[in-house]
Amino acid sequence: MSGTIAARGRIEKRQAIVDAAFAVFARAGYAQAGVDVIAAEAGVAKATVYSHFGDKENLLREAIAASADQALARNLATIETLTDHSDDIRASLERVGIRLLECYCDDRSWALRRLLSAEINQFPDLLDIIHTRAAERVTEALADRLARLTVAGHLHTPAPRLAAEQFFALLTGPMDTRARLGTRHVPNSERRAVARAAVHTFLQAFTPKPVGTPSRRSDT
Amino acid sequence: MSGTIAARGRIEKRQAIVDAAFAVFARAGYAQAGVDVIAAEAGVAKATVYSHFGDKENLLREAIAASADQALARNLATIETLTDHSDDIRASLERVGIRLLECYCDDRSWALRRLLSAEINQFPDLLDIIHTRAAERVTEALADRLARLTVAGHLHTPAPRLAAEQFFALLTGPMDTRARLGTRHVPNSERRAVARAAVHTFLQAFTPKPVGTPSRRSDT
Amino acid sequence: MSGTIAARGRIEKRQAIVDAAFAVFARAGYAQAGVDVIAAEAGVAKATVYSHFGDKENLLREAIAASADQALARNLATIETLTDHSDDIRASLERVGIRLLECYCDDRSWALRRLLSAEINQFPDLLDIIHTRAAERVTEALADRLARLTVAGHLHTPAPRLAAEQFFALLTGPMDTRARLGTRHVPNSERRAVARAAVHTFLQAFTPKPVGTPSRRSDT
Amino acid sequence: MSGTIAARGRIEKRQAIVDAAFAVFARAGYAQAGVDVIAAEAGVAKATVYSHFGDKENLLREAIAASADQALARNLATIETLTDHSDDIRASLERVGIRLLECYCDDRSWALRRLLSAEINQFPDLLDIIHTRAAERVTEALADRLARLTVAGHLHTPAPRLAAEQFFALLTGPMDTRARLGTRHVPNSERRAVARAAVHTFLQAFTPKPVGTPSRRSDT
DNA sequence: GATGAATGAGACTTCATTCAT
DNA sequence: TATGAATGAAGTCTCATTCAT
Repeated sequence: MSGTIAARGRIEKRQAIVDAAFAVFARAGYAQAGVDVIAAEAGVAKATVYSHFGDKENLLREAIAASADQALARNLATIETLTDHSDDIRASLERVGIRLLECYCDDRSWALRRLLSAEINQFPDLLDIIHTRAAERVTEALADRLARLTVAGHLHTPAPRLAAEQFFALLTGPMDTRARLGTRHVPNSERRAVARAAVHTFLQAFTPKPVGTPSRRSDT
Repeated sequence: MSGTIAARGRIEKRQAIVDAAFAVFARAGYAQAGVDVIAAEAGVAKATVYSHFGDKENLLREAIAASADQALARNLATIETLTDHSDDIRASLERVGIRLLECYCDDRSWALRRLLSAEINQFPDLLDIIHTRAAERVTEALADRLARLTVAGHLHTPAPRLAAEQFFALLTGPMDTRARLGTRHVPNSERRAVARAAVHTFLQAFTPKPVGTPSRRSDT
Repeated sequence: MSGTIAARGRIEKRQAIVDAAFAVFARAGYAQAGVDVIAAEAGVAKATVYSHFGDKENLLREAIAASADQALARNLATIETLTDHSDDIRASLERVGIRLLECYCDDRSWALRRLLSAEINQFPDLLDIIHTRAAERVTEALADRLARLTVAGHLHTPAPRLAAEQFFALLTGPMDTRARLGTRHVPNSERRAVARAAVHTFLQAFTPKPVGTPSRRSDT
Repeated sequence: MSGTIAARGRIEKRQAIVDAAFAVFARAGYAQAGVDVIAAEAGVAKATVYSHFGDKENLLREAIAASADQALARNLATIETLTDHSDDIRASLERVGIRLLECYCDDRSWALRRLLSAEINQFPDLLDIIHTRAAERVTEALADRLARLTVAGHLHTPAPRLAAEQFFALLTGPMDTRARLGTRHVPNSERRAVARAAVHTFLQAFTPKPVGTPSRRSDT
């Protein structure tokens, strides 16, 4: 094929380093993370890390980008299941909400967000990586689906982007305190309850008014 | 007159150190923050920092606790203005929402949250400091007020604690992305818009049903 | 009488500081000994130590000198009991030997010697303090007594100074290894055995030859 | 061939560090010795010292152990020359005594003993290193030889271990004061005199009694 | 290409000493 | 006079990074 055994080994080593780097960064923070430790955890020599990534800063970027890509993929896959095939909009939203919360509460997701918060002053471009690669696209994807559901008459979201933001807020906001920024495990049942409450509030606000009934003014 | 500039009292020096410490920790992160820098910024010798706080770790705790106390005070003061004296519940909530967002978007608040996220793995007890001292009490205070407004007939929040959580979520959730975790300044007008949208959604969900009108079942 | 209450307090404090200093120096070594610790152990403030002794180095000197004086006094008192009143020279020497070993094995004596060894490079004059104040005078005092015993016909020490040195050597030499430089406690019985063996060897060498027998030349 | 001055092998560097460490520790004491200074004296970077020895404490141990091994070797080699090949036991003992005193009075030996005294409180295990590695074995080796000389009829030491202790005591005891713990140089002639006096006294005590023979052989 | 070894810069922390009360 | 507070200098140790094999 395309790769010799040696080349395959190199790529695999690179992947092992990125994985180890994310794990160590997440555990210890950027500054406290030792390149020795990362190298050891990846099973390579310290100099090998440098030959692959140049310096520690770049290693952080790559690790974060890889982690963001993973999170993006899972979130998009979940959102794509939100179609207008079903008539029970509440059940659909709850199912999607629960799965989005699963993504949000994944250990790697918490670690990614914490790392981002931690290093945003030192490396402001990290946020761009994340936002353009993941957060923004997820919100937009959800907004797209809400728009289609509105068109289909299942919802009433005249400002789909704002509605998407609020949907995420209602889902994840209560988790931040409950999960103690990812330090505490939140049981499935509690996650489901939060998701149901979020969907309930969301639907109160964004359910289409029955036809023929004079509706109140909508907001901006 | 007891104090010249050179001869500040011990307490003043302690306060200066705490302030400088929070500023430097917020700017550089715990590990990267140099005690030299903190001391210089506080206008004292490095050893003085140690004589006051023992070690860097304890200094972080004190700085965080002080900052959390400040944030708590501002939030509580705001929430206390949410009374049932006015008939215009929407206006009241919007006013409170806007002021809560001001607290939330204050530079020190962002810094506090980022610092917390950053160091939670190394210092898990920080979260306890914050949660018991600030976050929990703010949420409960808001829940209290929502309950009173419900009793007064202005709202319908059968689960005030959950409603309070959602109110905060609707307010602050959209800010996280818009403010880029505090890196980007969000103009007043945008903050007001977020607050209004949050209050609108909140009221859709928690406005008392008109008397004599059959209401839909609420979920669990 | 001569001192006011305040003055008496000062002198007592000075003594307390010297005692504490010796204890701490002995325990931790000069460099590792903290003036804080000495002050605390003496029950005074750190600055008081400085007002009494000027600096740490001088404090060491005073502490060592005081300790050397104590050791000197005990040794001299013991040696003075070595008279020619008794006919049993062996018993006399053994009694003195045992009591000299008690002095030598006292915790403070070990500490003094260790401290001296430790700091002799940094403070060469310490040795002068000790030697002129104590060691030299003890050896000379013993040499005096050996000379008188020789004159009285109980011993034969044509070179009393050398004999005194060897007496001390036979006594203390075996103790160094047995007591592990003062770290290990040597039981009384063992000390007595060492003293008896020392006296035995000493007497083999320095017992006067029987009268009427042609004696061999003694060496220098 | 392989090693230029700049590129000494790892083992050579290690040896250079140990040597420098012993020199600096001996000169300044453990606490006052700077790792910087040791590194500079060894011609390596400070961090290299740490990569080899972990920490300063361990460096002390290794330096002391190395020095003790050297001293042991010299002492054992000397003692091994004490055979029963010669008939002149006095000359043999004097020769060995002089050479043992040379070992004892070597600068490194003094330094080793001073260092040991100095740090025994902080590092009690140092004494075990020395005792098991050197002191004990030297005394035992001498005791062995004294026993063989007794068997051969040249000496009479029914308790060889004690006799060995006393031989060392008579040799080294007088040196401690004369050499001022190694601070003062003792001329060869004086060392020889001490050795002769020691041997004289030793022989007075441990010469075999003539069996049925009228007079003993005269000494030198 | 991968690695063991080395290093320079810098971090936290301590401590003898001084000063104003 | 005695002291609490402050400090500058110094020390141990770590770590990201490079170089020769």
